[in-house]
Amino acid sequence: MRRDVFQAIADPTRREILGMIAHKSLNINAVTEQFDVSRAAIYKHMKILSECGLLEIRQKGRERYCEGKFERLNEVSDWVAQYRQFWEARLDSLEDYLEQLKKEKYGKSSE
Amino acid sequence: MRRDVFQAIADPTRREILGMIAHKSLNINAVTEQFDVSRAAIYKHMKILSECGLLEIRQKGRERYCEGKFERLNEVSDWVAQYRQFWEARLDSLEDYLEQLKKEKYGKSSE
DNA sequence: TAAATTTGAAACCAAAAGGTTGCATAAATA
DNA sequence: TATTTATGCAACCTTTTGGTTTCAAATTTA
Repeated sequence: MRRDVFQAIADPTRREILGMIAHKSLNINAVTEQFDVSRAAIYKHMKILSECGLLEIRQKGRERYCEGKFERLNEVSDWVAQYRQFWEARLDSLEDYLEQLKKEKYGKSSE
Repeated sequence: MRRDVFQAIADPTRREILGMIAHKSLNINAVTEQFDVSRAAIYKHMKILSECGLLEIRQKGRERYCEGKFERLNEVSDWVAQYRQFWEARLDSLEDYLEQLKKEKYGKSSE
């Protein structure tokens, strides 16, 4: 079966899951609570994500805490980047965005 | 049927098609020649891409030339960007990359 | 220890995805 | 005009996807 990052993030439920665990590790039941589908369905989604390296699992007793591993998204990022020049005329605005990112990362001064 | 950019770029054949038409418009037969599958299969892929706004078609006599429209990739770009801070520690290298992009765009001086 | 909780995974199902062949139509050409 | 070329699309098929129910195993907890 095909198992790559592009396919992994194609599913909206899986993108939501990644959003949920970005800031906080959650076990499978905790993730399941946020959706209308069964635990087994969520389990399968998370298995796909973990097989793609987009999440990692830490066993803790009978629970398994899942945390996002977003490094692999650089494959997507790189792929998109090669086309950026075709649509993003204003590279300066990207620079602005980058500045903003750095501010966020290295301490927000005024908020 | 679900029809969004994430799903559109999930298929490797469609990503290849986008790569082919990025620099040069091609008609459907010309695209088909590059693959092992039938014209009908390629036609379906291109239909999906056009329904997602990732390519546009210019009729020219009996031929239809397809050109890439990459603006819609910013949806993917934005989605990935929100996680960049989780994996990209070296924002400076992104700045370098940006510089390189600008050089490419505004004229390469020495090559 | 007995019961409850958390999970993994098998078996199964319906729908979607990706492919095919075949045919119709419109445009270009011999 | 008859033929070739380029395409749209229907009908059909197989595999994959995303979901379900069910059961077993391991860990807590009463």
